[in-house]
Amino acid sequence: MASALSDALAKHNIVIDHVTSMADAREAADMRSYDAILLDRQLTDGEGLKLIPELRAGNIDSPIIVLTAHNDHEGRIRGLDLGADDYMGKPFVVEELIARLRAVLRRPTLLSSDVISVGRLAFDASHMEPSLDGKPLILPRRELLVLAALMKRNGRTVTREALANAVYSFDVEIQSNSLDAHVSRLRKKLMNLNAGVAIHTIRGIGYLLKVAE
Amino acid sequence: MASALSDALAKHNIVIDHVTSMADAREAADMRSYDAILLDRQLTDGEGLKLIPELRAGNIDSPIIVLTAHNDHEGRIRGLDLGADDYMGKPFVVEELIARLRAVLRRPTLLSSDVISVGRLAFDASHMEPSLDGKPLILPRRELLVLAALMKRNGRTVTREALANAVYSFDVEIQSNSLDAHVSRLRKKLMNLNAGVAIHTIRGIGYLLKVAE
DNA sequence: TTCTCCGTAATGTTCCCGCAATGTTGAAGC
DNA sequence: GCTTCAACATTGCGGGAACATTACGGAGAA
Repeated sequence: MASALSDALAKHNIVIDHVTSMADAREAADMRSYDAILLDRQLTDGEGLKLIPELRAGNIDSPIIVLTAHNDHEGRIRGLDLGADDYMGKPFVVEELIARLRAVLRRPTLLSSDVISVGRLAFDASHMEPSLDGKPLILPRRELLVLAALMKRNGRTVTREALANAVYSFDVEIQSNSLDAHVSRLRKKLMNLNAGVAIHTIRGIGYLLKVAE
Repeated sequence: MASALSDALAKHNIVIDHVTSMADAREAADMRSYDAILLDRQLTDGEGLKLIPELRAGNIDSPIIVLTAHNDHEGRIRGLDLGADDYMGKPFVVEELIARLRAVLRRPTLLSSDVISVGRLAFDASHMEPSLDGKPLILPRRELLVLAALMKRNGRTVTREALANAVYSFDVEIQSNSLDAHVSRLRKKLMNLNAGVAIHTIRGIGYLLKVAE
């Protein structure tokens, strides 16, 4: 079975390491990093499913597809809950296995998130969430918006007008120096927190966020 | 079929938005962010598979599980290659669907293990089961969903809107502060249980779960 | 029935934010 | 240098919006 499968996969330019025992599987998984693992339930030295938690515990998070003759629901559920990514009962069509392999490999390894870092400060733009040394930083809304605008243009100056647009929606009309007030309060907090960044003033133009010297 | 499925999933504390046409599906997927998408091939206005490339092109990368009566291999392969993550032929056992859902959801939530821990609280994300000091914690459905959303983003803020999406399907219309009420009740319980965690509110933004200092 | 849960609404509380008063800085001109 | 003025900084305050809390009644499940 395995050699027939190897041939079929080889035709699709997939490179395989084939082992027959749990011991060998463990060792191989430890030594190398695989794009995916095909796991048969019947191994020479035991039940293949038992391998899954072991591998996961060992920080091996390659996708695992379980191949089995026992195509019963309980087994499938058990396998999936143990940490398998997919399950195929024999007999199966090789083309489908390949399709499932592709599906499993396609999954994004990491969630892309746009995080901006300045000094010890970080800012997750998609969640509007600042953090200092990894710990979340809780800020009032307006100050948060100020910080967001400054960090998005890290190191470059932000026009006073641009800042106002970022902080206030178009309809609200501001007729005081409340923007300055927010900048001031934010500045004070960054000082007290010793955040390692400072808000500089460009007279007549706007503001600018820089790592403290 | 769909309503039976909804009921079954609801029993597992999974919140569902159910639509019947491709147009509605497109809109829903655009408007909200889903943990997973169950896609039937027979929709009122066309072939469900066609939706997959559209969604993927629209930067929607929620895992997609295709449900279908045509349990033929060609269809499965096509679906998987179009960008689906899994494929189930009808008739199917609901438990297996849930297991596959769990398998598919396991990836993005956390890399190493399925249980999230904050303070003395733990949460098994794939089974929606919270526990305190190892002992299971029984919570009403809505409070459970609130806690789940907060713990999945452990330490980071959860938008008010995101929280509402996690707790309510979009067909239920909420016109009161019931969400606040649930947060309040959950907070009280966590207090009384001395769980070592606290729900902070970020005015104008949302909430955040943190270990009590 | 009885019990739990949930949405609603009334009521209480917090704290953000715009405002304004006052202080500080810095560039320009002599 | 000194003066002057405008731009900016800082801080307290009051109103009000956002949030918290709790009781109540209906609905559904045991």
